[in-house]
Amino acid sequence: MENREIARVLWETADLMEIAAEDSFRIRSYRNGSTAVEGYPERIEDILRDPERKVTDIPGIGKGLAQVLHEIVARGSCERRDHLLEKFPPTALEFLKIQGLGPKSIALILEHYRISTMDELERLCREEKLRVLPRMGAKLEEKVLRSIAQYRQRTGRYLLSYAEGVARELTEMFLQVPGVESVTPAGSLRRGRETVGDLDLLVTGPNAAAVLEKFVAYPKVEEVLSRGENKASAKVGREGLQVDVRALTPESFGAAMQYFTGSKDHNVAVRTRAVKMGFKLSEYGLYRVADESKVAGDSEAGIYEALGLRWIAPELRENCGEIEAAEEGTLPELVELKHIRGDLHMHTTETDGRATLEEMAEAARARGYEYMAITDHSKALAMANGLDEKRVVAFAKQVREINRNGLGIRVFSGLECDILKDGALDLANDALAELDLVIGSVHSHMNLEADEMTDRLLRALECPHLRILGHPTGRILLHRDPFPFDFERIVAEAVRRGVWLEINASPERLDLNGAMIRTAKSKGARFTISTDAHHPQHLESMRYGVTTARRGWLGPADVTNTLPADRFAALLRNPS
DNA sequence: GCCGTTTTCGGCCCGACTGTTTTCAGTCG
Repeated sequence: MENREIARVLWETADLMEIAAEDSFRIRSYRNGSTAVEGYPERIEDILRDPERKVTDIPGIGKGLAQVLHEIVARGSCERRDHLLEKFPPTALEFLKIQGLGPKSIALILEHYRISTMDELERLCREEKLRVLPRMGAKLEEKVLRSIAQYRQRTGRYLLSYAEGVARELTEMFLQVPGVESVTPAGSLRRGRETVGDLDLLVTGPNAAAVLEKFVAYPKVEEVLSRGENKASAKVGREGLQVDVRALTPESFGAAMQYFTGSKDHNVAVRTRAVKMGFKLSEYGLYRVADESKVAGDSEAGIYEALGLRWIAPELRENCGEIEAAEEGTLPELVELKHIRGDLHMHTTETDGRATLEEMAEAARARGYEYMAITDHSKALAMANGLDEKRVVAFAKQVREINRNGLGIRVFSGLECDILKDGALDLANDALAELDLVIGSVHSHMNLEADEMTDRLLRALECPHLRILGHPTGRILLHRDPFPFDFERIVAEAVRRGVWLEINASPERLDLNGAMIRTAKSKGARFTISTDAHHPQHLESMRYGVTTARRGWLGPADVTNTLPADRFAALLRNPS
């Protein structure tokens, strides 16, 4: 059992405990335990099996949770969770994802109505039956209905990072089968879309078909949907991600990669082009119509080339001008992970991070970065113990000292400063002036009307110390929609004031998205790609940010944190 | 349920908003 699965069971148990109104501190321990497990560098299962090791050495895991962990690893659940699931339907956990409903309301609803599906919850709202319960009214019914609609839109999709994890696991397993040469994910995962509907894995090698057997027998396969000679489909894991595995011959590998990578719109445009040129393109290859001879098929580049096109990076394949650019030879040079020289958004134990400045610095140095910025929260985020003016000034001083002694990486003192409801920044200018870099972020009042939000952001941009607009739309993938505002106006103002737009690489955010990045670039915007890490492991997320930047057609020159440390520092001092 | 002790019990994070109230519980971050 993987750490992230164990962590999920713990987290769910905490959710259920909350609905059951159990002791809030015990609930917190379960949540702490969950994050500790998820972020732990070694497999918890291995530690549990090793008589020499103790899980209680992990901070946040004590005697009680150690017992729970044993249970979860042994049978996928624990007594407390089983017991709660007898009291509440599993959908109660789904209801928690509906905005406006918290544990108390859900418990109350379940107490009065026997409902177990989202449809039934929806009906209760439509029939105006929530408003008869204490502290519930028409507004709440409306809010819940809106949120259910959003919820429906996102179900059936999975975070890029989740799909990538499943793909990695299956790939490792398939590669152990003798006679398998390569396993490659195609589809929206390869295009780097922020969420993935299903996973396509393409397998080649003389014995590629043998993986199908291994696949359908995989313990995590919940349901086999189809199983043929060259293709098998199944729902994998409790989340039910559909995975299609295809065994291919080497002659058609390129054509299949091209076909299954998509997008649909891109493929339609490419095939139309092929037809006009007297070809036929399918997942088996590119054929001349006249004599049915095969022109290309073993490599993607060969297919594009035969069609008079440069090879197109998968991230661009959305039929948004990439085919024309490939024809004219004007495809952009895209930014790559290796270009990134620093991470400019991370938190420490000073606020809600899980590691110290020194530990984050060590992790950043180990990744080969030249520099980094520590950007803890400001005081408006009281729950995170955000920094006030006094702590900010002390922190800036501390960083200057650290850089004198040297940690093997240059540290910039920063702050993720809350943009308050009226657009003012949370801390006074003279404190912000002490810092090397200030990110301004919206963390509250996200339900303002577009006009009001635009004014709020415009006012924030007036602050002379603001350097970066953090996670500009506030979206949380599969959970919260972007807040509305006049994006182009904000971009224009950011450009005018030399404020960079953040591409937040956290897989739950990926904010800005590709399309907005491209719009902003066309207006002259500059960008940073940063992870918003709350743990050393989160620095790994940089690749998702880079992928998202590529989907926005960015090159290394568009991204300020590709600059060498000295030039970046100079730019901070004089950003225009 | 964890942790750290003034070591076996007491503390653990909190401010603001919202909607439904008529003084505040529940949600959110």
